[in-house]
Amino acid sequence: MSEKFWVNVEDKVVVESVLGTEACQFLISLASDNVLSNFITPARDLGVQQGLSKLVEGSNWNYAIFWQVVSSKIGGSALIWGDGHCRNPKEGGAADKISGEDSNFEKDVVKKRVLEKLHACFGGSDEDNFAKKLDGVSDLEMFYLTSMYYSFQLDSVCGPVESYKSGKAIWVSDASSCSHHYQSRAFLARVVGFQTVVFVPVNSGVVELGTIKSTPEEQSIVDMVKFIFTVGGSSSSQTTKAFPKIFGHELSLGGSNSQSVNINFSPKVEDDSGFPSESYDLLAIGSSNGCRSDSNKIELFPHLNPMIVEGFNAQSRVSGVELSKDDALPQHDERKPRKRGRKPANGREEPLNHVEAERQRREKLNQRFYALRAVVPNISKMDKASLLGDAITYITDLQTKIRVMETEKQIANNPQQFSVPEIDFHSRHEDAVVRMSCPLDSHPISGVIKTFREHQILAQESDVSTVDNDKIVHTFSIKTQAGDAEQLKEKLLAAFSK
Amino acid sequence: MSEKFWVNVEDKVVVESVLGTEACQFLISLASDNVLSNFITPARDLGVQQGLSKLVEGSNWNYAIFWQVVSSKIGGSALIWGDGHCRNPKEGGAADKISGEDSNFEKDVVKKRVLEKLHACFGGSDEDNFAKKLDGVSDLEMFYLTSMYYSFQLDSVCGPVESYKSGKAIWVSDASSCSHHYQSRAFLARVVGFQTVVFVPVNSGVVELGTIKSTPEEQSIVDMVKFIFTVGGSSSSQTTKAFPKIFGHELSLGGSNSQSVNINFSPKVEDDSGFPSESYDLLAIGSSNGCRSDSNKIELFPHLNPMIVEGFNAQSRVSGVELSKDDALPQHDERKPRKRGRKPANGREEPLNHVEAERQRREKLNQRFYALRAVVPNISKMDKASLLGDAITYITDLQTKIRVMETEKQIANNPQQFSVPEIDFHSRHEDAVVRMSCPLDSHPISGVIKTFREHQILAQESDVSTVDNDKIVHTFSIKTQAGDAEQLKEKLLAAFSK
DNA sequence: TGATACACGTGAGAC
DNA sequence: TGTCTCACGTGTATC
Repeated sequence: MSEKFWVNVEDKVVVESVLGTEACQFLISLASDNVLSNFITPARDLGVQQGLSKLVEGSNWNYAIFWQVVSSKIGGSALIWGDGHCRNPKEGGAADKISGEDSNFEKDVVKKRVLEKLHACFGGSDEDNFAKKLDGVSDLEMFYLTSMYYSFQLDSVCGPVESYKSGKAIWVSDASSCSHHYQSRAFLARVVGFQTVVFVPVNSGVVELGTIKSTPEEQSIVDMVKFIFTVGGSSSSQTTKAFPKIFGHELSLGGSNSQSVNINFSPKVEDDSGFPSESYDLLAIGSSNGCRSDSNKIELFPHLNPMIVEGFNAQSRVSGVELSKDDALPQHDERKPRKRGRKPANGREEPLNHVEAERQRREKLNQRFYALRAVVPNISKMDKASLLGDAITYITDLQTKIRVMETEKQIANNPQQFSVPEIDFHSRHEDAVVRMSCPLDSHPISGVIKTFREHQILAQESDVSTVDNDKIVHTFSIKTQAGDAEQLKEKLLAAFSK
Repeated sequence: MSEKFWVNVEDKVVVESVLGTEACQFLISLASDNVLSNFITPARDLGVQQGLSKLVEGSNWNYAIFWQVVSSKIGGSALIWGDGHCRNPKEGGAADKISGEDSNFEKDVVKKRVLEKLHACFGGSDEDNFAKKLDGVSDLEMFYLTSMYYSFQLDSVCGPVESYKSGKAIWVSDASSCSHHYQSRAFLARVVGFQTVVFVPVNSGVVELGTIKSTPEEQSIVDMVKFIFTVGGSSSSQTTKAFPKIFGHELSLGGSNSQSVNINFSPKVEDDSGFPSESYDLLAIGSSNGCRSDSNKIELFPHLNPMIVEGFNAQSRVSGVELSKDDALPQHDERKPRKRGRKPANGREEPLNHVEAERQRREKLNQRFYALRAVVPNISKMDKASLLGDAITYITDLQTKIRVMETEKQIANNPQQFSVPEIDFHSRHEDAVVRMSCPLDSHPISGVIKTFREHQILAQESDVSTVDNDKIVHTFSIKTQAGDAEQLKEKLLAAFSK
């Protein structure tokens, strides 16, 4: 079926030059097997966009991808693109290395053609062809956008699967090892120049982070990811609506499409192997499915997986998730050490349920503590009380900082509110002379001119000069009709008194 | 001894017109009894300034005062001025009502004279007479500064004492009740127009908050105060030094004066009445003793209590505190409810120590939780796990907010770095014509003119006009000597390329 | 050896 | 009713 991919040999060469040979082969096999149609893809909006964006924005990470585990109708499970967030390095020294050298119009055109091809091959329609909307495609974007079309069988070998099956985070921070973990995406990854890639297993999938900066392992980042995707980074300001419940557990609706439903189902575990206390909720903390953010604030909604199986209902989803959990989740094989505390002392097993529930509650609380440690810098001591104390002072510090900055901003934005300009107004027979005077640093030159424009005033002369060391005088004359002059004066005064 | 206070009748009338009759009498009796010399005043810097400022700055509170409990050498205890923080309402609608009407120079002079008088009466030297440093005295400042000279015997009746003895916070949010609780300070309080006053009992004293805004009771504020003054709002970034220990408990040194020592002593309580788990540490989180903050950033160090007993040592302090705790601290008389959990079941009393320690640990943790609730807005649910989750998302939200604002600020500060102006430069025989053009919003008008001044350039003509809707063109001609023209052009370009 | 911190099982209130 | 949360006493690891 490779005929679908290119119509001639030149095409093949072009595509391979962009994606690399390995990636081409991999994607072709995926496309021709029509792999995606075999998966029960749960929902288009997983509500993780905000979490991903939180991870990427303001950090050194260039992108974050949530690989979602789905169960195949023909048996087995796989990780497919769930959602992602990508940030173009514009500020900072972290420039896109290769594309910085030879990014030219021609190359962009090629890249866009390849993306369009991929889009078509995986069944995308023409309307949602995001490639056309792009003006230029950086190498990072190229890597990110092609990643959307990948999926990894759980019996294959690659970074995300490895991490998911072992239940352990993988942190690779040198370029060569990165290549190995990117597997078939290695070519593009090398082009971008990723130095660090991280896979973090979370409920229902794996989160992948990548950056072109070499970043040593940080447990706090892993904890942060786990918190956002496992414990639920929400329940805060934005989403306070009560979730409907099913089986006594929370049920989060996916985005605006009320038909696509995520069940948060916490299966009973009889033995305490694995993570008995992890709640499997993935709270809805955002909307949109795939996002590219850069300085131009372009957002993409590629609407991937266009041929997913429709018409599933909540029940089938539950069993689907349970299936995938059951057949492919030896997450954390080794028993948790349970270092302290009373020995089990299980004389009877009558109240085992209560014990288990309490265990889960404690574990949940501890997860929160770990997550809190991850976001609070300068933890003085490692015990819980100190942590809380540090968190509190940190919060109040942040609050004051924000307050200070906000007042600063207000002052900066409305300098005239602290120094209303003096306005002399002399009406003459056919025109008027206006003389505005105010401190140098806060002269609202743009404000003056915008006010002109708003009232369709044509300034004939417009002279600025300084007097008294720190005052600026702006003199201009305008054409007026009778009566307009006074009106304008009032308008100007009003405009600059805010 | 009222002769000391005024030399003639007119003086008395003047002082009474400022302070009110009642306050005058009260202060005179204090001054003449030389009350302060009877107290064992522990340290000049209590290290609570930062805590007080944290409470006041960025809130609606106009001031915060820490009334410190001290034991008298002649028996009994009293609350005396420990430290305070006062914020002048400049922004916001909360203007100083009365002084807004008739604040004039003459009145300020009178106020300052009264303050000087008070200062002298209570033994202040001339050098540390802060009144002279003030340019004007608002009514709020008048109230605040005179409060410094107050002290309240624990057998008297007034807001701070009431709160301290009962161990309960007092929250009064209407003007008339406020007056009652201010007692002898009521006159000045009315002048300022306080609508709300709060007394929060903390270890070793009472914190008083006041505001001219009517503020309904908020437990979170009380919790916050208790956290800062009881649990210790520090242990964060700024103070990470290890405290020396005494009796296995933390010992916080007071400020820079290593002679003045605060002992954090957690007395053993045999029954669990009261607050058995409160640790009596008052961590050092600041320095300075009394602070007035306003837009002019004047800070006062009045060095009150100039005749305190010197030469006390750590031991005497401990006993002093214990004494005051013992004879006047039925703090929280009613037994703590202990609603849930296993019943005591005290068969033996051998491991009672361990049990007690664990109790204290739990209580400390809970105090932190309460305090955390106080600083995190929008708590979704009241349970601990949700609280932690909310706190985490709140922190990350604040962090991103700060990040965003910081980048915004950078952009705002250097607009030219994003739009280097075009500069046309035409050198003529005796002068030069410069034409600068750049986007309207970022026109560095002040920058241009400052550059002129820096290089002693006299602009002969200076005309601004707009073209193309969003560009501003600034044309000016300058006198030049030979060779200067090119140099100026370079200077201008350099200045605006940052 | 004591002080400290944590986890565990458990009883019980709350919804 | 069950489910959830909490506090308590306790065992134990760490320093």
